[in-house]
Amino acid sequence: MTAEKIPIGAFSDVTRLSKKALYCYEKKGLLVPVERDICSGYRYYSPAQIERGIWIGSLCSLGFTLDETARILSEEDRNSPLVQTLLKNRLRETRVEIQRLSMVERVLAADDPFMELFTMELNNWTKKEIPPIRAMTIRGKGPYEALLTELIGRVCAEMASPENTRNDARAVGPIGTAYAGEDCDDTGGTVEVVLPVAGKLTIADPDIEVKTLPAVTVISVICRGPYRNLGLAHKKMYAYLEENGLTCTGSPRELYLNDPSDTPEEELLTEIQYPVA
Amino acid sequence: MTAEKIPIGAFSDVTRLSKKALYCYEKKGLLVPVERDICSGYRYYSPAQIERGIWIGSLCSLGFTLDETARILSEEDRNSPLVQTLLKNRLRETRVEIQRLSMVERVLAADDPFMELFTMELNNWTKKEIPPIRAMTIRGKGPYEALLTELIGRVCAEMASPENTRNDARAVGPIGTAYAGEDCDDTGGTVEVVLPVAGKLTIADPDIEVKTLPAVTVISVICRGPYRNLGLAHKKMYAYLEENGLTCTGSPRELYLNDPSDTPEEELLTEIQYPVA
DNA sequence: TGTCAACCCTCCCCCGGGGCAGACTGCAAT
DNA sequence: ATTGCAGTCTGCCCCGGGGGAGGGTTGACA
Repeated sequence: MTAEKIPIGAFSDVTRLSKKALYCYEKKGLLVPVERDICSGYRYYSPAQIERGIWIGSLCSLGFTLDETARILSEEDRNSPLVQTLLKNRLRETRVEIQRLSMVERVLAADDPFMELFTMELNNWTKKEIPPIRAMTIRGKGPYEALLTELIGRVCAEMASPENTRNDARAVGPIGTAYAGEDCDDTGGTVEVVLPVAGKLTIADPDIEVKTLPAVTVISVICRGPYRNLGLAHKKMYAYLEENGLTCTGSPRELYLNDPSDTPEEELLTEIQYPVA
Repeated sequence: MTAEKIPIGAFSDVTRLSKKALYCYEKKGLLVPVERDICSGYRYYSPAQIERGIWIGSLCSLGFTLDETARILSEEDRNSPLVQTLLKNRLRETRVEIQRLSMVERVLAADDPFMELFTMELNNWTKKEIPPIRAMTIRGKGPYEALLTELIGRVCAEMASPENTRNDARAVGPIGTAYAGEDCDDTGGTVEVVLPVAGKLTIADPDIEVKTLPAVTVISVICRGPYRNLGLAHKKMYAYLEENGLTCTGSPRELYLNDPSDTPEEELLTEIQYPVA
């Protein structure tokens, strides 16, 4: 025997849902008070709604959207495939988010967070000898983001052609770009996309060329984090070269060490290489 | 060398900030394009703004609000006390969030996430201020189950009397019990059944008393499941109070949020409250 | 029966953008 | 010069509520 007409404040206390949240759930039809006083506009909930309210709160605290919450609650079988799928997705997303926040924590906890933020792993400067590399290359010019997407797409498509697959041609290194033009600025320019390959290649796309890149010595550094940070890494690289009296003797390169389509942004790895004498 | 007038799309590409974000930053004065074509309304950014853009993006990715980001950027000394404080707070908040998400992950990864959800609900402790409550109360002593059934029955009967119905007296909250006696153990003791009421009451049963319970501060938690499991919840509550150096300053209470006569046992909801200083 | 505090209502702005619609502009090729 | 397309503009609604203003209701107590 409990009160059968529960005003919003009491309902809010017992369910731990704020009034604002309750208004919101009502608007979305997720939890509509059983009664509404026509003249005063007061909302009244029933004791039976407490349970639903608590369910909603719990599901939301797991990070489900209100829409997902509604769908879960409308499903009576809690083991239905729909629910299973939602749970699995939520778990995946949660793990990704934890990953991301862990990176954030690492940066914030560093001695110099800002340094850490931009350079990430920038302290491991290395001088490397790069051997000659046989690679599929294609040049293009334009704003970087769209251009690289396109060129990389074309190279990958070529690589995956039936003919090349049959001939056991394969990529033997990370895909990368060389900023080949004098016209390169911060926004775009002439670039060359490079994919190291091995095996017998057949090329259909007339713009793609297979050639052997000469050996070079580079200063290399690995950046971890979103691609949008690379601009700053390049600036740091310039500064570093100047400080150390080095001259850039060729096209700077970037190698994309993991796949942006299946890696959380914070974990993207890019190797930046500057040829030096 | 570099374009001095960068339209928003190109600027967006290079800084990896979306146009929408750029509009937003402009509105808040965080990153205002150096030039605006009066007649077309087109925005043009300068190359020098790229770095600021990247800073903004980076700080935001650490979870700073735009307001905080603005304050950090306006501070020229990156080690100023203000900045240090913001960093420290961000680190603390990030850790808390990671903690929370780890709990969420644990629940989602469990064999039966929903079951886990409600046992974890036990960790959803809340400190609440309970205002004074006018209530019908009755005391008794004995083994819990039989005793509570009897006392609750008597209180409900009184509430439902013709006299009280006519006078518009009514329950205004869930019925509950307070474990009032020093003699309470796992099986029985002195308890008081409490039903919050409003309106003009007439009491026939001589054992029933209407009084106003004093305001208290309680630690509260909601449990789901059969009443026989509540003992365990109380034990957890004790443990929690001890861990947190709190002392129970009154009678523990249970509020029965839904009706056992029409709710499956597994879905019964009980709020447990422990008064603290 | 009145009074007054506590409660409740609606409306509006805020976060930090995403997504879309409808209209305009700029540049390049014809 | 025209056309076409890509780029840009503004404005509106969405997420999931928090905060607060300004005004009506309830109900306990005197």
